[in-house]
Amino acid sequence: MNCCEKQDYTIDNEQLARFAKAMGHPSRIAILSFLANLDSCYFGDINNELPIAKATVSQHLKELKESGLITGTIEAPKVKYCIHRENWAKAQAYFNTFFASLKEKDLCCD
Amino acid sequence: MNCCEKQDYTIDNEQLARFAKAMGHPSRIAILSFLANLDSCYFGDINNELPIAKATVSQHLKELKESGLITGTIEAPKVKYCIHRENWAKAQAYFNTFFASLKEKDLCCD
DNA sequence: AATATTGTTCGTAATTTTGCGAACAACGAA
DNA sequence: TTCGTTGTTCGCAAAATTACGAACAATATT
Repeated sequence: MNCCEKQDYTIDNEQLARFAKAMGHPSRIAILSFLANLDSCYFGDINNELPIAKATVSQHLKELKESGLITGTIEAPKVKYCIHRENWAKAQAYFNTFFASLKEKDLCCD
Repeated sequence: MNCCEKQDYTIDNEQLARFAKAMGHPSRIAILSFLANLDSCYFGDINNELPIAKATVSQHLKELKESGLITGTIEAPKVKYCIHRENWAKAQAYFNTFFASLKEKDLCCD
């Protein structure tokens, strides 16, 4: 599926939970913000931005990669991390659809 | 702040991470979907919907309450759970703002 | 008052997450 | 080839998460 095809954004609850879980830590939100703002994309700069050990940063990056929200590429001797734009859009649509599904009127709770 | 006032949705990364963390489990997504769709709002019905022990359901509901996404009210002998609409909207705005913050052009990654 | 219904809390176990330093690997530069 | 730079992986420890059954509490009903 290329970026121009119409996409089916039927929510997959498991996938939504995986995206959410990946975002469920302040350091990982900070990393994603950093990358989304294009401040830089190299490990070293990400590492400098965070008050934690580089082994831990590397671990968080690995989790974000596995969630699909970012990619990692070797550009020797550095490693370049980028937002995975297609999955980013997918996550955005998932969350948006999820939140928008709240019904207006509620006999039970209103 | 009532529901009609303009709200400041400056993203608080810690809060965004807390919302995300609360959503980071399939059972909790299922619970939120169930409540958002207003299928019912009582513990018993939520419990019936999920293939896990009631003690575990109760625990997940507690976490969702602590995240602010839902409320819990005793309606003896039942307990009624509802989406916390104000915080729900806040979470929706946080996620949306977060995803929308991705810059279009990227000298580093494109 | 005794009993049934509805959920929460407790105690426990297994697994996962988070974090760190040290060791290691890969590559470029001298 | 040797050295320095850049990140990853390993091994470990501490803490948090997930899950369950049993016990408990609160209220309604009989």
